[in-house]
Amino acid sequence: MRAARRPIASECGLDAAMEVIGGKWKSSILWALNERRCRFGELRRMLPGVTEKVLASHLREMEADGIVCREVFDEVPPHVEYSLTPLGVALNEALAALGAWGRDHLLGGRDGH
Amino acid sequence: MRAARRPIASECGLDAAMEVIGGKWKSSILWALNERRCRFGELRRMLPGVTEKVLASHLREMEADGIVCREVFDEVPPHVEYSLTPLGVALNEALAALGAWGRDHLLGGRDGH
DNA sequence: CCGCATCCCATATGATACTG
DNA sequence: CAGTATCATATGGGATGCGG
Repeated sequence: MRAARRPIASECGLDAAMEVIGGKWKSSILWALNERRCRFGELRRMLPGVTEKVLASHLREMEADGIVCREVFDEVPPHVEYSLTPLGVALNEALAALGAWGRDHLLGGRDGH
Repeated sequence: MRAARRPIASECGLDAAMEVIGGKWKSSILWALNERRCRFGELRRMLPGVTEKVLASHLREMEADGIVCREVFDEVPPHVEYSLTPLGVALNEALAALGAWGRDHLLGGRDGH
């Protein structure tokens, strides 16, 4: 069984996963949220180049996919925090192998994650 | 050091890997070639829905990325075979974790890889 | 058989401005 | 602070037809 989420078309687990992380900034968002929960503005500053529209759009999709949790604090000024769900944490662990491959074979010892 | 390939913009290993597998059919091509080398027409039949243009385009990119090997047999009629390089095999192994995540958490016990 | 060339469109992303 | 609205653009991908 799976968490509530938008429909997945693929029959292959890998394709299904690619649907979920298919978005220019999604893997970066996962990485940013992996260590600690963040507010919207923090995320924006951690991802140089992302626009508010795209960031909000990606976060909504990731929430629908059940990998990100959005918590609203009813205060003035507004306060929203994003964090990974257990599903998101598991996804990050699965992505670690891919990140290691890229670092070792593509960046070739350059700095970076 | 890394194999000859097109320039990678990312500084992060994960983003770099996402560049390489960023293409609608690339993970499927990897999967198809994982077991055995294939001819162009075979690949096309194994990936229902892909067009010749896109398949050829993806294969050229993957060749430039050093994950796919293209061998031309100078015969009539033409004969070309595609196979994974050691780099491609390693990539597939890294993708296995992602595929398992998708199968377990997205497909939820449905059939599929 | 393999694949390129051309045209076209849907979608993802970006820039900018505005709001509760 | 945390978005939404609107407009503009780039890119990927699909349809079709031709060529070595």
